[in-house]
Amino acid sequence: MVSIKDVARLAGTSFKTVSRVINDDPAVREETRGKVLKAIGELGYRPNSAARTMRSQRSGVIGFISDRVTTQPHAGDILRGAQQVADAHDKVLMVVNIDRDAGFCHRQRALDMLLERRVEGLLYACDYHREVELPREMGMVPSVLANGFAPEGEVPTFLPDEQRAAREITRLLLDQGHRRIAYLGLNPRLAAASLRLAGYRQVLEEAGIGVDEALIQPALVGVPDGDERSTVEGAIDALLASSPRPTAILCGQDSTAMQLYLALACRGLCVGRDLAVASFDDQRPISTFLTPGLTTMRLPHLEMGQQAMHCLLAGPQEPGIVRLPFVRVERQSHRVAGMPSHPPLSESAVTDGL
Amino acid sequence: MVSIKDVARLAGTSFKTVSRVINDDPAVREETRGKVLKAIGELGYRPNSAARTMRSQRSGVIGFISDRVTTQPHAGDILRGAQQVADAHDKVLMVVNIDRDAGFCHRQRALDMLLERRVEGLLYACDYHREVELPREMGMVPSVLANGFAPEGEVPTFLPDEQRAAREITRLLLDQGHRRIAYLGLNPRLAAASLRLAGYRQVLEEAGIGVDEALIQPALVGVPDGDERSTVEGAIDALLASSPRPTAILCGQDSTAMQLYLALACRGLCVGRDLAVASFDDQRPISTFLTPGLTTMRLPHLEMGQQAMHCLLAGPQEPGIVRLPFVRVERQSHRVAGMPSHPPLSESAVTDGL
DNA sequence: CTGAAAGCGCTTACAG
DNA sequence: CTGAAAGCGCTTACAG
Repeated sequence: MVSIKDVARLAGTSFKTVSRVINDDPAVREETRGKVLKAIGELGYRPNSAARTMRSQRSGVIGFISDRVTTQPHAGDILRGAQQVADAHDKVLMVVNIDRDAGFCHRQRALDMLLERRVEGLLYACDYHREVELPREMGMVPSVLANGFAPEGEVPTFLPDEQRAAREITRLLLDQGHRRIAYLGLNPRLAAASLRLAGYRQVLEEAGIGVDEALIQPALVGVPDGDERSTVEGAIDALLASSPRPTAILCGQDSTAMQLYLALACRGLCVGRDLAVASFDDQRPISTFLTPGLTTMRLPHLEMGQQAMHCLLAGPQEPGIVRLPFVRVERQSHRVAGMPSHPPLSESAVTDGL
Repeated sequence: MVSIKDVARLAGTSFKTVSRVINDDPAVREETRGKVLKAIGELGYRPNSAARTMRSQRSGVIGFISDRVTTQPHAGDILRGAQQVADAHDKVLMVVNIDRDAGFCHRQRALDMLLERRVEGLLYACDYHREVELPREMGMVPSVLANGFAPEGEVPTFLPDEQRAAREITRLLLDQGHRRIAYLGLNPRLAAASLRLAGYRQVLEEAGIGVDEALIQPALVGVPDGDERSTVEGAIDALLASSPRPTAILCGQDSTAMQLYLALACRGLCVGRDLAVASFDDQRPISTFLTPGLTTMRLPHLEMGQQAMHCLLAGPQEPGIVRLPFVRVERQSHRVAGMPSHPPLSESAVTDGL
């Protein structure tokens, strides 16, 4: 490989001057700089980052510990967000995947590797909102946590604001004139389950409508990493049998909404004509390809990645939880012909083509 | 940070002996090794990879250029596969995301970064099967391409075997006794579109059934990165109107199958009772959550990542295209009560719980 | 089995 | 504005 000395020889300067040029040191005469840049171009010189790291004692590397974020659809956006911010700060990301099935050994090796690379910080990201046990090594460098929470809670933590999202989407259905709003929920094992349900209850109580327990059904779907099949059929029949029949059904996640659309169609009912539907996550292509398009609360994956990385690069931070808002994506499913309609309550709405 | 010299001082050896221990050099007495390991443990010493890289001239890093693989659901499995193999070879991956919207500048910076880190190889991975223009820099280090193809075709390339998958799934429907098999295809702009269609045609021709052009409809769905809505309604009506009515419909992708299930339900038709359906991709949770479960050909994402990385680490390779088989995932949707059933043709079948 | 010397390619700290 | 020296933490190549 060509080194700084080769460049110096060709440019007719000392190698120290070359170092100044590649570090944008202003204390170099324009003419000298030109000669050096020309030599760099001719030789195809690239600085050796290992040498820089060793001498400067700064690696410029942030470790991204992916607890399967590249497996769960859309959770990869956490990585994208983190990368955008790291990029803007001239840091690079070293990504390691921690697969649960790979066992502890794999995780240990990954962490050793990151620490041997002298990462300047660690971002731990989960595939879905859940509790995680952080590796001890995370105490050795500045660390943050995205889309998960640790029992000890000792690092800055960025989570989706489940309860607020549930309040917002329930509010939206109320604003559409619905008063009988059912909730076809999540598997109770999920951290999001109780939070979303709580938000739903809260808004109905506040609105003075109150909660009809007959309108709440958990969908016994698997956790995101499972392959369990859901049978929402029973839950849907129970909801439809309640009297008066609900005019809107809020689903705990988009895949449940998909099952609901299908189950309703099999019963001769049509979303957008007979019933309104809304949901959580914005899991494409489900949410975009259903007819009518699914109105849903988009998980702030990108935002969690961005904010977590910002926090990490901003220097030492207090541990604590930051909850980030979902983005409301209004398509057509929350509208039913013949219902009185009101303007939305919040400004964070996004209206999606069609 | 603690260095090799600190360890040597504590262990009472020369620092060279410490180096031998951390490199598993057998030429160290057991007693000496024990003392060194003890000192390493007490001091929490970790080798500095920058120093090792500089001296040994080998970085141990492979660059993974992700052309949005973390954005497209399941394409992240390419990364997982690559990581598994890299791991087994004691290489680490440096992942960079190339977002199309981030422009050329971003891509250039990412490549510069990788080359400055002295990557020993580059793996370029695409989010979906398509043509890509490889950056020139890829000629400077050993490189491979996964899930995409370059016009010049100058690097080893790993692609899903679309045509073979189409043959296999069409065959499966034939074996179920179907003779009127419709094809609700992909957007013709997709590379997979013509290949899957060709496989379908080929099998029908070979079986002596011939192709009824009335049974072929393109679904005008968007390409995976778009947000275009599909209207398969017209296509489905056309298929159902053909005479005799098809008994099976093969979809170009799972999201189209989802739309099909729904459209059929709206018309009073039930998959598994009135019609068989099969598809491509195995895009969870669509394929697992539909009722009945969707029989589909799973894209070999994991396998592309594994094989591409294997190829990269195996040393210099001839450029050329390797097509990897999909995995047939049999759920329930290809079965219709009352059809004569035959055993599957191929061994690569996977049967998914329920 | 163990060690002293040289050097990988840079940046730091100091001089001029 | 430019340069000569020292050293980051290891491994390599050689000696004993």
